[in-house]
Amino acid sequence: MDNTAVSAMFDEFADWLEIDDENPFRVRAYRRAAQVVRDLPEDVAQVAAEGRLTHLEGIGKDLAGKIVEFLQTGKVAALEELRSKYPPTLRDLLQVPDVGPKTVALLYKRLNVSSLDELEEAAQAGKLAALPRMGKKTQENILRGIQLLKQSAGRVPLEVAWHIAESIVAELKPLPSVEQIIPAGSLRRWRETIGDIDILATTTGASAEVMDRFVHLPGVTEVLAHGETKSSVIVVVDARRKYSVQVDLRVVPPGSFGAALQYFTGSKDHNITLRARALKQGLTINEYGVFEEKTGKQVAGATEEEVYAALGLPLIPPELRENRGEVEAAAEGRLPDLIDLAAMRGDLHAHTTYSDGHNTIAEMADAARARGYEYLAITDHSKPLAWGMDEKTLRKQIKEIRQLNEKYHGFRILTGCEVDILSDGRLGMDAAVLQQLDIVIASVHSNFKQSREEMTRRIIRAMETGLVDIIAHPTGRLVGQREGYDVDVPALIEAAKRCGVALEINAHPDRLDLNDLNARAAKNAGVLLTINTDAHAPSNLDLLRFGVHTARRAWVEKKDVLNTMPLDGLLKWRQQRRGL
DNA sequence: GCCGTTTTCGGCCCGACTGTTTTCAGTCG
Repeated sequence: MDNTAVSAMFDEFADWLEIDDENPFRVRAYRRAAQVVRDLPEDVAQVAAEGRLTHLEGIGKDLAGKIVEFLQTGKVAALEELRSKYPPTLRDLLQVPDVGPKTVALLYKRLNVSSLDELEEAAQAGKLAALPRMGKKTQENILRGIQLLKQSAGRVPLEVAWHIAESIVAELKPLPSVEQIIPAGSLRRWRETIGDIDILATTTGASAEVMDRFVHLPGVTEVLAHGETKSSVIVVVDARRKYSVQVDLRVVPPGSFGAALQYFTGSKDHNITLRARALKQGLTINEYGVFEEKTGKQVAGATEEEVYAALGLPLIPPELRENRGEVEAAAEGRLPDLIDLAAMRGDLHAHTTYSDGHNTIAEMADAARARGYEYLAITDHSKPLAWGMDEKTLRKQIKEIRQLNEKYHGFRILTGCEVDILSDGRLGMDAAVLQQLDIVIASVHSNFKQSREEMTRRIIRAMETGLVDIIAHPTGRLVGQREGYDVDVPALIEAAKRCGVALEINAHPDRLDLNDLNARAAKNAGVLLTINTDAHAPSNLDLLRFGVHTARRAWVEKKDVLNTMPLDGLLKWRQQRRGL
């Protein structure tokens, strides 16, 4: 809990230092500290209490002191001093693509721009183009960036929303009056961003206790409503960015729990289709139950299964409830047997200190074993990325992995590489060394502004080398932050099918790439998928669930996913794929 | 600001790309 807050404090510190034109290496020290604390597998307060802070990588005497100060007082004097130099909203400008700290400082000094709205105004008035080293194109890019931000404004990323919802449920569940409590809404459907969080509960007797507790939870900054059956609050969290989100808690009678859960899970369009179906059968549905239209007699309501069954349907998994054909499929008995987390046998995309990961191969492998995996592919970056490996380093890594594997039973580290796809579609690593690997992932990390044709050709060429098993994060998008590069996804899917290449659903909640719709198209085309975390630290392996639920939104079944295969099946697939 | 040591300060992943400029600053990964 404290880890997130401390990490956010350091990130904010780093932002202000950068805007203040501080020594970049000092800034990096703060960023690194933020990262280290964020990925810490134990409570930072515990580490502080035991005087072990300076044992952490990148935490020295000074930063340890700031952590202690923050834990004890909730503030850091040096940060307060920096904050006082600028308007608080100035920092928001950093969220705009192509706007970095130098530009923020320039905008503030020269135009007195200190908020997103003022930036948009200044850009529309053509004032940016007049600044040094700025021009019309930059001005247009900034305007587009602001539009993108506004589209995602008011919505929080899935991971942040789950974090909030789970901590609220954990606080309320132990109360003696609480019977059942579960998040509903788009969160339960695992949409990639969440507007507001709906939590549903049943109580034994009065609901006052749970409602009281709810409106006084830590993080609640505003109480919008405080009633017996419904309360609404605003919760503010500061992760890497600051988010505020509305959380509604509803209490319903046990006999209506299923109907309410169904109703508040949505989607709205799914519910409309369902209600239309009910009417044809002489039934009506609302949040209290399913009723006979003529007599008003309740025929279902306590469980969701009951509600769907009353309409002659099997339970439709929440992830499918987007009115994308799921009601018809359910009626015809052809709902997919969706993949789940338990079906996953390993992770095929992970980084170590050989490139930009934070941990050793052994540490990552141990984390994978602790999660019951059969295998973990180590896929560090290749040159020409600054932190990428060259052939010599990769050979060294292969050797280290082979040595490590000697001591494992029932688990294997797979050798691999996330090889960079160069602008022309060639790969950033020699074929000879790639052919030695268990798994070759290829992906784009540069020159994002190529034309659609160039980018599409670039990635297809990489597939056509025959050296690539998986295309990682195929569209390059970052949820709510960056549109993907312009690429013809259907053409990629066609090429993946032709070349026998698997496409990744990158499970990182910032990526979720392929997204649900693209992944469904890939599945329908018969392309094999793989769900990977792209982990840069052991704790990142737990992000897999976000990928699995995205796959479920894409109607994906176990058989569609490469890393549900046991190790020998996986290796056999790879051999066949490479024509060996 | 941290780290490692050649113990007291110098180095810290750095290259590609864009949009500006006419040689390069800023951003990104």
